[in-house]
Amino acid sequence: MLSIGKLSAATGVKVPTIRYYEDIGLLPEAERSAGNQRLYDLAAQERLAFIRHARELGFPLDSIRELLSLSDQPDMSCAAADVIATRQLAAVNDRIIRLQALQRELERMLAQCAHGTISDCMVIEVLSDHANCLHDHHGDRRPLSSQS
Amino acid sequence: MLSIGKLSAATGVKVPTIRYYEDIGLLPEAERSAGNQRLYDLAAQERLAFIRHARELGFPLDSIRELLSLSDQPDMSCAAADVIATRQLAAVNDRIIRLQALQRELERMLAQCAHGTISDCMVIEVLSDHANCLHDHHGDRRPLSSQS
DNA sequence: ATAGGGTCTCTAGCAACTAGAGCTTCAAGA
DNA sequence: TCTTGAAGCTCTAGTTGCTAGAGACCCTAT
Ligand SMILES: [Zn+2]
Ligand SMILES: [Zn+2]
Ligand SMILES: [Zn+2]
Ligand SMILES: [Zn+2]
Repeated sequence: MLSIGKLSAATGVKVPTIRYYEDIGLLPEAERSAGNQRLYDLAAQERLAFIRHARELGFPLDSIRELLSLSDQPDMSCAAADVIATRQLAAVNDRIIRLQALQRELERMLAQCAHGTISDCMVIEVLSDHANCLHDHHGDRRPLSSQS
Repeated sequence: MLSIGKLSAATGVKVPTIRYYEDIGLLPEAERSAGNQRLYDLAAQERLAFIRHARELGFPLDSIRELLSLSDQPDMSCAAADVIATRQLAAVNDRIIRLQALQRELERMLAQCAHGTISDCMVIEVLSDHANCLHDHHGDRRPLSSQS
């Protein structure tokens, strides 16, 4: 039986995140010690590892919820699981296409900058008017979500 | 002078979003009519178009804030603007690299599925254990942010 | 004059956490 | 055995970039 800290170290999932997953019902309520601290067995550890890995592959928590409940039913057809993964792959592909359009636009913008003053900077210029763009990146209003 | 609805139609930015931008200080407080309704002039429209376009190119609002204040100082060197755009490009590139790793992993996972039962589905199998993966996609825990 | 739209403010919700306050429990050293 | 400091507990609020709703007000047209 692991404490939440050990489980965190074992799986690479932060302690508050584990509690959050319990809150939203992704993990079952943990057993408690005499002093009310959470205790985890191997099954819980495996479940959390599954969640972590699926998150790394970009699955949203709702999909993970479905995948977990499927994995509890070993005799069912895996068609439903494949649908979820296919949907995820489509989302990834879609995102890549859009990002590549942005990438090209940003590169072009930067290549054209003459490093003078703001008043003739192509970066500012392009941003002011989409007519300066080659691609139709309309509808791309999703977060890039920052760093690593 | 445009009402907020006309401005919305003219720029493609939704009405509540315009109010939100004003709230967070990205747009200056709008003039008001006798009946307390917002009125916008051409300058406001251009500023909003700038914001919209930068958002389409994935710039976070904080970067847009910086870019806007730069664009108000036409005589300054554009170096700062270029830094922001370069940073943005780096973020896009980084994101693409990560997504391509996920893409390959998802494709491999799906290709290996024999379409039998859950108990021998490679989708579930791979998710259970990163050892089944070829790539190091650790640290990829960003949202994919869904549809378009 | 009244009906319908558009607009106003304010609050709450989305995803998926993260950070903090203020408290209790546990494990190890003296 | 006592003590101290780390780790755990609950609860709340903040993050990003919006979106949706409630309930009231304004504005134009018939
Ligand atoms: Zn420049
Ligand atoms: Zn453009
Ligand atoms: Zn399968
Ligand atoms: Zn993996």
